[in-house]
This record gives sequence, C-alpha cells and structure tokens, in this order.
Amino acid sequence: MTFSGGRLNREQEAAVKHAGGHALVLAGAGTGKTKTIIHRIAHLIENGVDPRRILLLTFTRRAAREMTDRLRKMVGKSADNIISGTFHHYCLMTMRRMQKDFNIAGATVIDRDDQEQLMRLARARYVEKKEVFPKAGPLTDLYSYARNTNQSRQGYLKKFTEYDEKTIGRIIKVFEDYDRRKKACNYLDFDDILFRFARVLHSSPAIRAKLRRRYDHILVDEMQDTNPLQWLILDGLRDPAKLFCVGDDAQSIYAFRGADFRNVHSFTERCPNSTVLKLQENYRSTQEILDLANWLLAESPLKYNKKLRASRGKGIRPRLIEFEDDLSEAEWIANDLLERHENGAAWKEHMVISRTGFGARAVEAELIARRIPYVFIGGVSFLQSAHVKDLLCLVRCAMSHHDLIAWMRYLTLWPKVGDVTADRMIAGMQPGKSIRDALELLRKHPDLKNESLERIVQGPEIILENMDNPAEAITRASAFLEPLLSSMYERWDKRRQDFNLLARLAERHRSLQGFLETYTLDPVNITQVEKREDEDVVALITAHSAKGTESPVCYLIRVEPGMYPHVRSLGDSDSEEEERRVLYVAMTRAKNELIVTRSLSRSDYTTFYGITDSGSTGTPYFLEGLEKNLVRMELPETGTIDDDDSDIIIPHR
DNA sequence: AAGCTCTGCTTTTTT
DNA sequence: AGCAGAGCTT
Repeated sequence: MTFSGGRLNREQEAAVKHAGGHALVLAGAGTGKTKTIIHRIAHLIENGVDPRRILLLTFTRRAAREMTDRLRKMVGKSADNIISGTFHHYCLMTMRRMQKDFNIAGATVIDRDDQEQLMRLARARYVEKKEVFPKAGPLTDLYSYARNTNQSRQGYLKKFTEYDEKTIGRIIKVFEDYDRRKKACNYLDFDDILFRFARVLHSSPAIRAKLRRRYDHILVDEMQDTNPLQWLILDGLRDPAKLFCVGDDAQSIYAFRGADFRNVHSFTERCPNSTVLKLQENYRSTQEILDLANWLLAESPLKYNKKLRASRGKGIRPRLIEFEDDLSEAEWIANDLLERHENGAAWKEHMVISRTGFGARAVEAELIARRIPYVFIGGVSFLQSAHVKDLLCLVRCAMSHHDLIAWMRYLTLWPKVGDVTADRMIAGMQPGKSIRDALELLRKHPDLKNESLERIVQGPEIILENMDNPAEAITRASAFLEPLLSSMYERWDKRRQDFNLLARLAERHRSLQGFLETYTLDPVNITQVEKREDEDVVALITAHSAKGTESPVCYLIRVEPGMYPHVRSLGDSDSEEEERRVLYVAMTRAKNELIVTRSLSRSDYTTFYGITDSGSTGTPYFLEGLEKNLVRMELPETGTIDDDDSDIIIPHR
C-alpha cells in the first residue's frame, strides 16, 4: 500500500527504533502506518529478536498476509516465522494447540449465520409466533455486543436499549437457552473464541505465565478498532512482551461491533511507562484531497484535533458530480473507467468505494455489462450461498455428531425428511461416543429403513475416509450431493462450478478442520478466489473494507442523504458520528484523484424505506454546507440521459 | 409430517 | 424485489 520503499521520516524512524516500554503510535491516515510496522519488525529481527517471538495482530487476515508478504521482501524467509493473524485466528490457533488447557476439544466454530439460526431456535421456545419481540438477528447483535464489551447482559440491556424490564428478562431467558444449546452442540461462536481465551488468560496464572513467556514483542494494527475483550487479551499477554499498538481514533468505524477507542485514549493510563508516538505527515494524498477530509472532521462536534498535511503538496481538486439517478451514475463511472483505461491507465489504479455492499449493485452491473474486470471486496461471500453451505454442512456432519445445525441442514436435503424426522434421527445418534458410533446408530435408525434414505449415512462416511485430504473430500462430497442438489436449485450448472472452486481452496489445507475454520473465520469472496491478487482489476469495495487500502483514483459513490450518515444510524449521535468517520476513511483512500458522485434528486435509497420524502429535508447529511472551493462541482455531460427513447436498461448477463 | 404458496418485511458496516 | 416465515394443503 503506502510505498514501503524509500526512507523513513524522523517520526517513523523514532517509532521503528523505539526501545524501552510499551508504545502507542498515533498514525493519521496515509502516514505510513503499515510501512512503520513492517520496518519495526524488520528492525527487531535484524537486532537479534527471534521472529518466532514476535506476534503481529491485525484486523483482517488480508492485512496480515499483506504485511508478511512485504516483510518477506525485506528480511527473507524468516518473515514466515513471525506469528501473525487476526485476534480470532491467533486465539483459536493457540487454543487448538493447547486443547487441554482451554478445553475446546472437538468444538465446532460457527459463523454469524449459524449463530443466528441457533438464536432462532432459542427464541422460538419463549416467544409466540406472531408476537412482537426482537427477531433472532437483532438478538444476536445484542448478545454479541454485550460479550465483546465484556459487560453483563442485564446491565447492557438496561442501559443501552429501550426495552422494558419484562422484555429484558425474557431476552435474557432466550440468551440462556442459546447458551445451553451452544454447549450441547459443542459450538464456539466468534465471541467465544475471544472470550474463552481471555477468561483462561485471566483466571489461570499458570497458563498465563506459559503464554507470556512466548513473546518479546506484540504489534497491533488498527488499535482503534479493538474491543474490550481484545484489550483483556493484550493486557494478559504483555510484560515482559512489549506492546506496539498503532491506531487512529479518526478512523474508528467498528463501534457497532464493540470497538472502544478508549483502548487508544486510555493507553498510557493502562500501561504505565508507555510512550506515545505520532505520525503526522501524510504521504498518500495531495493537499486538495486532505483539505476536504480535514473539513469533514472539523465540522464535527467532536474535537479530533487532526489536520492532515500532504508532503506531496498540491494536486487535483476533488470533483463532486451530480446525477439523475444511480443508474446514470453507474454508467458515467463505467465510461470514465473505460476512457482512463484507453488512455493507458491500469484498471488496478481505480477503486470504487460504497457505503454498503448493496449500494454498489448498480455499478457492479454496469462493470459486468461493459466487461470491465473487477474484484468485489466486502459483502456476501460465496461461502454463504445456499448450495455451498449445504456441502460444507455435510463436511461438518462428519466432524461431529453434536453439530445440530449441520446435521439438520444435511438431513433435510433428503426427500421426505423435514425438521421433525431430522430431529428424531439426530436424537438417535446422541448416545454415540464417537462420530463413528453415532453413524452406526444412525444406520440402524428406523427412519432409514425407507429405501431411498439408505444412502444418508454414506455422505459423512465419504468425508471420514478423506479426513487428511480436504480437496478429495470436497470433490467426492460434491459428486455425492449432486443428484440431491441439482433438482433443488435453479441454474444448477452455474452453481456446481462453485464446488470446483471450493475444492481448489481446499487444496491449500492439510486438514478438514483447518480448512473449515479458516474460512469460517474469514470467508472468501468468490471474485477473490477467481482472480489472482496482483491481477489488473478495478476494486469495488465497501468503505469498511477499504480501511487500510489506497488507490490513485477513488470514486466515492452515492454520497447522499440517507447514506452518509446511513439512515440506520440516525437518532444515535455516537453512531452518526461514526458515519462521519466512515466517510473520512473513504475520502482518505485517494492518492491523486477523488471523485465524489451522488444523485440527490431521486435517491431511491431514501424513498425506499421510511424516509418520508425524497427531498433531503430533515435528514442530516455530511456534505450539507460544503465549502464551494473544496470541490469542483460538475454535472455529467448530458447526451444520452435526456433522450426519451434511450430508456436505458442495464443489461444483465 | 412435508412441502407448497402467499404475505409481509427488509437492506450497514464484519471477525 | 427477493427472502424468510406462517399457514394451508396433501
């Protein structure tokens, strides 16, 4: 990202060579944060620190991989010896290697979808069908948030929700039921991964001592997005290991997930003898781009005390372009991309940033129609599509007979098996000690007498035969499921190709468990699998996923009332303020050119749900009162837009 | 007990 | 407009 070649400036060098206690590095957008982390690790290794005693915690696996790739170029293969990954990844890996200490043998990691599924079951027990009561989705959010911020359910619900006492009592009942179900199935949800690790770390001095002895240096990226649970983990692992935490409070955009920027603000109180270092010089963007970003922050009632200065100096003023609707917006962007490409620019020099995955749809359709190569980053991954889940659930069945959700899904794929029959079969397996016992019990189950169901047991057996060969297991399982699935789904021919893709992903793994867990924690997007990373493609990306990236030309699309701040955040000033930071993050991705687009007149997004009229009356909007000289206002060249007969339809293909 | 059909609700961001 | 859940039919 930020060029890692080139010399370090004085601030960066001070951070890289910092010796002594813990350090917090406040690094504004584009100030060479990644570069500084990499150089620091290289510096440590060159000064004799054993790479295996360096722990690097990042926010996404993508970031971890990118950093180790760049580090490898500097220090060679020893880069691969540092321990790097997300908090979740690191904690899970460590707990797996110390199974006995953490008591997680045989546990299945479940993703957000499964978690919601389980919550739905728990909810059904306490809530009448038509009753007005929070749905499983929101309940899961509440449950997760309370855990990530390490507070009691009761306290959290009372303080931060509007529910009355009675409702809160019932919500907690549902949560407790969820807990029981989770335990019965031996599941670990995302939060458990952090929670269990943190709990053992703080309740078992012996294990804590053992872990603390392992590291000399712990580096943390995106510190502003860590949550209280993650802080407890860092706190438990530090000393003698030195923390080196890098962050920027103006880029904190994950509060909805429990992130707490006190982890940045209270750092020095929590870590006595620590040093705060600053990186202030922006190397990424031109001053015009930063002026706009600075203006946005200055408009905030909060005091960020941030003013980015461009070491590169002057450049092109950001453009603000207005459209009739999102279709002409998308069309214009595609045209502009094509034009730039014809003039010799590479596709990969362009990034299209959207507030929501959904909001990028029109542009995506247009890119496909115009055959512009792109990757979509963020949004729904292909691992979440129904048929892929079917296959993965079959794999999971072979790993544990307690995996209720997987078994339920697998069994009900079969004709004449609904939830009732499936329940009965699953109950029949529970006395089994091992998965093989359980399969034996299932084979004898009365419901399998039916001739068409004999083959049910074969599915998991195929997987069991190929435990050490994930790719083969996937291939065989696909063939096994095909007759069932092909009749269930439309456009089966298209879907089945995803199975080949899945097998290719599996080739990279030696154990099925590792394969499953890797992609549960960090699902891969289909376009990311298909394309090589260094391929020449336009990046279509959500603002959240864009954090930590940069691009010479950035299109910021749909910067409209209802989007920034997003309608869902309205009414809560903290959330609204977070939206400002989302926009700030998006703006500061641009190196040379920032092109802001919007369609104010007929924003179907705002009219769509609830917002009374399409005029922006009353809806707060961050670009309201934008100083004219900060951007170049434009209308797209007319032409096709006004032709009545052009009646543009986006060609789907 | 399964499976189909209709209705109503939703669409933020992600480990 | 597309999906999940409720209710109805087989």
